[in-house]
Amino acid sequence: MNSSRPVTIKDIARRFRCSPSTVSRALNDHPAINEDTRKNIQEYAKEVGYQRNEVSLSLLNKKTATLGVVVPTIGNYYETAVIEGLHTILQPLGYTLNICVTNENYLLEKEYLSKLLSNRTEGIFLSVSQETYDAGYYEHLESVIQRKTPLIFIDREYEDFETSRATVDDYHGAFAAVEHLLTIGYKNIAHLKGPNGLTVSEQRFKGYRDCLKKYEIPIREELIINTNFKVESAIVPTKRLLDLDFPPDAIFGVNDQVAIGAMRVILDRGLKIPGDVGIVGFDNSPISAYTYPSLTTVHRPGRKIGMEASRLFLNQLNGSGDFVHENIVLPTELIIRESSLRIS
Amino acid sequence: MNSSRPVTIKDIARRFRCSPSTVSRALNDHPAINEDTRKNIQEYAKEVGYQRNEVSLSLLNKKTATLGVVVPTIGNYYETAVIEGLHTILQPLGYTLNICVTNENYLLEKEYLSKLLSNRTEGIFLSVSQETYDAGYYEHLESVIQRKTPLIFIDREYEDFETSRATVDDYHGAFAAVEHLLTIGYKNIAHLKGPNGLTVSEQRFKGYRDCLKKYEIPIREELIINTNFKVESAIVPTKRLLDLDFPPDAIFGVNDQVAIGAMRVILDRGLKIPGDVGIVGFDNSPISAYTYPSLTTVHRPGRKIGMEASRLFLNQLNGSGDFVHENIVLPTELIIRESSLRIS
DNA sequence: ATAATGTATGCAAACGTTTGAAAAAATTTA
DNA sequence: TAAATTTTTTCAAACGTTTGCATACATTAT
Repeated sequence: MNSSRPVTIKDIARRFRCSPSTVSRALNDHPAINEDTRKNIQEYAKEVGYQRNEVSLSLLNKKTATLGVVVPTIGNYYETAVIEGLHTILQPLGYTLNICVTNENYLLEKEYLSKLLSNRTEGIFLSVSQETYDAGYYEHLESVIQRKTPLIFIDREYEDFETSRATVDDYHGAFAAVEHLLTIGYKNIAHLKGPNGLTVSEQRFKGYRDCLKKYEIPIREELIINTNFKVESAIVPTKRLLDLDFPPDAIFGVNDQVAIGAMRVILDRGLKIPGDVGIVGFDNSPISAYTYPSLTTVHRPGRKIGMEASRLFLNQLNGSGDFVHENIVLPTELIIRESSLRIS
Repeated sequence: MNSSRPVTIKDIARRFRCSPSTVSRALNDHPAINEDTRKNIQEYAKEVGYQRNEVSLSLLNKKTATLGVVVPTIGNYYETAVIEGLHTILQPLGYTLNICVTNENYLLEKEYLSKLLSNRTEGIFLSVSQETYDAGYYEHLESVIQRKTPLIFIDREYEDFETSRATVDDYHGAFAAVEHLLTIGYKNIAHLKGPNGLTVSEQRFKGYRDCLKKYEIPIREELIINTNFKVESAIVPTKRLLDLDFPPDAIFGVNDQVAIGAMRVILDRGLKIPGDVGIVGFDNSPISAYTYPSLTTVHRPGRKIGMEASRLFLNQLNGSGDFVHENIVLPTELIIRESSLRIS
């Protein structure tokens, strides 16, 4: 053992031959404490580096001022932005964010939730893992509900689960992206889709599909290929698209990463962007403005999602009696850049 | 108030008209408990969703199984990789990582450290914020030292501070990058530098400078311009470089972001990469392999850093008596891609 | 001098759990 | 049937802090 026991209130009390109550009051500037006593105790406390044991306080007050943020990944710009948004609102209110990364793994998600509850976290922001979603697991959420711990879904959600949600309007974002490509003259639009089952993937896919429908363009199944959101995962699918007898003249990527991967393959084939193939991504990640060519994309307000989710949490906290379930859907914004600007 | 009080051991004890001790032992499969009693209690506990209050246990055992990870940002690939590495080692050992993002802000860093100590965190991984570093603050670390909480520096460090560190050999990475450019035939190499004062910036700069010295190339001050690591911050500096009477024929960026920003400006001017200007970045972020042209870069083993830092922490924990201070420096690797391959 | 006030401090309980030691209950042995 | 043994349960303290209430002491008013 190498860690010296932290100084406690009792230690200080012994030193001054007074009771712990007095020390506690002195440290908290209680008015009923003699000015000299207060000063002496405070000085001594500082000198020996006393630090209040918040664990004991948490136990006493049943308040931990800690919130869990459970997300599948933190590698991408979007998640980071969400966390920043949460932080912006909640940090000033004294909350500590406990960020848990599930790596798209159900078991880890379950374990984190259980741990957060055991640690008496006062609220949980959850973006469910892909595995959880795929398998339709929800039992691990029951205990959160049972304990009436505020639970806010961010981004990914269960369609039929009774909680508050803050999500982005992926559907209309995708719709607008595809519509943009169509109105500018692209006719054969492929979609590099996200993993099946995830709300984000499916909503964007639906936006793509419905937009084509609206413009009475038949959907060619061979133009829709899955990816896993990562840049590498776009390479083979894009090659397959270009090798088709009737290759697409535009590609809508489920996110910027995938779009950037696609661009790379297209340029390698000697094709021009946007001349031969138009590209649109999704996210408006910082890099998208500086790729070559710069990437047309759909802005996804991560920071705002974080801030709205915070608001939902605070509403639940202050809500009288039963929870008020709100469902916030933030709009997206099409950012038009070079990759979709056909020189006509 | 809307949160129903969680079920406690006392509640269960009341229900079974037995003492809390019995319940506690029953739940923990203590051998001295009657088989039936154990079964009944465990069943009931499950039924009512009992969850052990870890806060009280933390207080009792003076163990929280929580570690703080204090980093300036989490937006970039590197930090994410480090966290993943920490996670890989420490999660299986039962530790929870409390990730704190300082946004390069000293006050926030200070507050986080104080909070972590108050919450009796058992160890802290710290990458100091830029502000902290610039101003040379260190008082906020004193209390960590005083409390003998294991403190591991990751990445950024104080030169003269007595703790364990896991860092990347930025110096030789930069040196190798510049040497590569020189041996391939580039003569006028500019450097888009990181913010002053940060170890990362300065080490890479030193690598750049010393390599030029070795090859007896005079250092031109006008070829060294500061950025803030972000892609946007490379735009104006690169323009300035290209506008020089004797513009550089290669640019070494302090990281991939900056290099990508530079590439964009260069391509916009109608110059060829790597024909007219060679580019090397730093980090080997996933995107760097798929930019156009793909980016030569220096691999920075973030995951490994996280794993090594974990090891350092565990060593300190188990270390007898005084701390053992270790200083791990991991090597980098030059990844040669298109942006520096001059067609000769 | 005594009562009434004001000031400063201490006591004890509480938060939820574990655990060594003691006690009680049940069983076996003599 | 009593003693010895085994099994099962309870007691009490501990972790560090806060806080309502009681208490002690000093001061002022009557």
